Amino acid sequence: MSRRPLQFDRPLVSVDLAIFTLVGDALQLLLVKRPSDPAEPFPGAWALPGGFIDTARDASLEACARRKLLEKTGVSAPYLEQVGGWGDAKRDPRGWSVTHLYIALVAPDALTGSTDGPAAAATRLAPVEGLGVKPRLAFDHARLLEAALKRLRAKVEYTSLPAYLLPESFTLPQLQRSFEIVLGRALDKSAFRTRVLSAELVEPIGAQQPGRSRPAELYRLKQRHQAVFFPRPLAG
Amino acid sequence: MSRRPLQFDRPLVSVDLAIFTLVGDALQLLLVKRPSDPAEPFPGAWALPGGFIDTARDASLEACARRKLLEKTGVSAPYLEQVGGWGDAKRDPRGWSVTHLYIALVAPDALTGSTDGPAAAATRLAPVEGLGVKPRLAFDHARLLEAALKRLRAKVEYTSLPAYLLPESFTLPQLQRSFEIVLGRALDKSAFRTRVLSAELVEPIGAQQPGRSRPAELYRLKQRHQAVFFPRPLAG
DNA sequence: CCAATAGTGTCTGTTAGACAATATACA
DNA sequence: TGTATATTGTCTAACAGACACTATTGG
Repeated sequence: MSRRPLQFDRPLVSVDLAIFTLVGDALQLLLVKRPSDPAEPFPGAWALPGGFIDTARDASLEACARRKLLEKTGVSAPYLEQVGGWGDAKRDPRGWSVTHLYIALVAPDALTGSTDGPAAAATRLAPVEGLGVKPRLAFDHARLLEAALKRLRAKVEYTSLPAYLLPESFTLPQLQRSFEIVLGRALDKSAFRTRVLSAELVEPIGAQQPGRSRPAELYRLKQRHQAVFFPRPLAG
Repeated sequence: MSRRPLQFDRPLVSVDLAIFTLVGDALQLLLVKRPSDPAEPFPGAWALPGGFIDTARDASLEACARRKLLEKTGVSAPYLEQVGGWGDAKRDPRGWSVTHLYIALVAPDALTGSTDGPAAAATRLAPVEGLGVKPRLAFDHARLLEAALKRLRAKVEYTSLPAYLLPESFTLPQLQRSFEIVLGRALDKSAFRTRVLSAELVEPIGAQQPGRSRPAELYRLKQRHQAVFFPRPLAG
């Protein structure tokens, strides 16, 4: 009955990241290739970036997530949110394990780290299709990704999250497109603009983006570090 | 660089529960007293019920939460939701630890286990006041409770969660009262009824609850095991 | 009848959605 | 001028909130 806590077997503890960005009019997920060493689980398979907590280096779960994000992308302060913890006896062949899933939203122009860095060869972007990606993922990462996408899509209905997928300055049509890509459905132009502008989510920077037609006003987020919650969700 | 994962120090892993119910027109939180053994951290202090994962007995984090819920309350299938994971080097004096916080909503008439059971002396209900409770809580449980309350109050704006704080059959005024208690503010009678009835959240059981005035219709939840999401939140 | 609470009806304000109309660039 | 896209305006529907009104019990 009164086994002492410290005598319990300790599970493995890790952090995994679902890092999203927007490239080529599609939502993209950053994947890393697992080492090909056959002694490792899922050798050579694609997986969410992540890894075990290093109790000597990581002050907290979130610090661990930020460290891994920086290692993989070179990005230090994008949108980062914990989705939750998943733990059971079977998800890692090495034993009872718990992982903590974080969503990170980064601008495509900030992703230089993953393409230029030394680990570039072991990294790729995969377009999101439905509730997953094409390549089969290691461990239970397909399940984690599904949870991340559900959380992301749910919050897009009533927050400004897709703004974090864009560069620092952007046009309202670009912002609308980012919402539409995440949601997977078209939005009404007029309603979208009213919603965004009346929420005071953005402010004009006084410049325009030229194109092959009428140029669009450029805006930036008023508060780069806090998501905006809209008074009403988008639709039923 | 290539330390093998299994060589990392493993954090302690636990589950904690914020078990809420409704007694005396107030939202109540179930607390347990920590053992008085001075070798234990926070001896004799009040804390959220919970404890370490038992990798031999618990198939998963949620199974662990359900087991602890059953042990403390005798309730087996109420509303249970994970809020998230908290882990850092300092939150437990015994070392780097991660806990996983679950919210449980139970009906007051189902809480026989905690008052009659053998562990009754080490258990109490404390009314929620603001974002916490009166007694000082052990560990970082005040912070966890605050997160649980924020999550609960946020979801009450657009879901049917407070219905799980009531017995199986209830009147609409009782349901409205449960929403008001969780939210901490009054709601309009007419708007509330329209909202609940048009969401097809409840169905009449064909009986009435007599009182000292006009009797109220009794209802029950249509789906006891799935929360309803309303098309719009309550207010800005 | 009166008190108390349950339940309904009416009106207003807000905002999303549909869609038409106008504005401004470049070729 | 023509085409493409940005931006604005008008109308409607849905629903929350305020609040007045009616209904039904017990005393």
